[in-house]
Amino acid sequence: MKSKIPRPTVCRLCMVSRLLEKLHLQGRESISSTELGKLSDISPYTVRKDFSFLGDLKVLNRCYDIVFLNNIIRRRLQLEGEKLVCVVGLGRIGSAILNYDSFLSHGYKIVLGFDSSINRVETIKTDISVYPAYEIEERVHFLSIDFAILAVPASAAQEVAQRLINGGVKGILNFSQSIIKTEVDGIVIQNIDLVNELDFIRARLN
Amino acid sequence: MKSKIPRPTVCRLCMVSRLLEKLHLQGRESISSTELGKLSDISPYTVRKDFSFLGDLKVLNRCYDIVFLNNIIRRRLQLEGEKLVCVVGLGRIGSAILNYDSFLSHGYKIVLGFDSSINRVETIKTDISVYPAYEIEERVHFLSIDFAILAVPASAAQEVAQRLINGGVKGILNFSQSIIKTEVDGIVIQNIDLVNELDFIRARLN
DNA sequence: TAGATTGTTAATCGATTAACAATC
DNA sequence: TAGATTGTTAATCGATTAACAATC
Repeated sequence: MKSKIPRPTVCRLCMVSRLLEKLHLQGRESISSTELGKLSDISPYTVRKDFSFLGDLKVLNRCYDIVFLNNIIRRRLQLEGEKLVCVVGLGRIGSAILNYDSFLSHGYKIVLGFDSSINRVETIKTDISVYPAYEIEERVHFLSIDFAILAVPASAAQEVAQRLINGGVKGILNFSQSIIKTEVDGIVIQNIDLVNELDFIRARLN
Repeated sequence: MKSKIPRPTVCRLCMVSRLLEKLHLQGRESISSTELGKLSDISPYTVRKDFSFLGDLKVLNRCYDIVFLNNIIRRRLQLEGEKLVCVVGLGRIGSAILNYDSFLSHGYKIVLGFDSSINRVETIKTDISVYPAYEIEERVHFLSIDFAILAVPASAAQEVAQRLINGGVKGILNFSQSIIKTEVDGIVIQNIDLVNELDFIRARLN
């Protein structure tokens, strides 16, 4: 049985994986822990310590083999294969995300959109199938949707999240201005609050 | 001289401040560290420890006075007063953010938008002033813009960031798919990569 | 007063950094 | 070989948790 990876390490490995992908596209074949650290603002010690959770790593030119390393990271974090995603709340932010191109090439296929306004559902211009919000549970369940991205008003967030979870969603990326929570185990929720992000930047300037 | 607040504490205090605001709007007047902890997924020990950086706190009904506490947090983190913000990259995500309503009532006034496409600048429908990207340095400097939100293609991100910093911007919230960095002290950059956020949710499910 | 909560100090826990032998 | 880098163990550092006296 492989040891559990600490959360900060999981976070960094995700970032590093994204970075390795870009380096690969640039034609790079290998990289050292020191250079990887510089590019991602992680100390080389931490880079190597994080990699120690991955088992044996192939070495190329005395450095890490970029393709091999990225494959190992993605296998270990179970980031392989395509996941299905829906977007709830098709206001400005929601519809921008609904049409966000980069998800598809990175393992996330957006297949459904929902909005509480029938009028919005009928008039929105998009290639994705959109439905009224009262159909969330049924449709999410029917298509076995894995993740949801939430961009609804704060007042609706918690209730919508519950219905998504009822429908079988396992992870929620929440852009609504209200922290959502769940008692249920095995559900991961990530809250992103734009005002809060600016506040945090501002506070760190001190 | 007040002691420096650790970064995790700054992050939590920002979140707590947002929460206190909502509780205030709901008419609540006081709250205990235990309840606050439950609402924000922070242990009551940590809540109280965090508050110990704030100096003496007024107590109401044996609990924290919500309005007073929030004021103290915002004063201590220097979150008072309005800051000026620009948005660079007016694609779907960028223009959604350009018109995001909630910033204004929370101390952030979006006053400028930029895009590298003159055509986009001329055709976009918005009440905010928008200009071609080559005017960034001049206009950001002229209006003393404090923060920028970046939603440009990955390939342009680093260069645009540099020009924003040259123009005098102190903080950047970066939604482009490329980590941006700066050697300059006194600049805070927060990178948010949507694919990375979904990857992180997915990896935590294991 | 009795019960509850704060504010702070001490103990624990976990993550990062440093060091270095092994490897290429 | 000599130089550089990995992989891992030990040392350090910092954050969270626990405990409890002081306060209301």
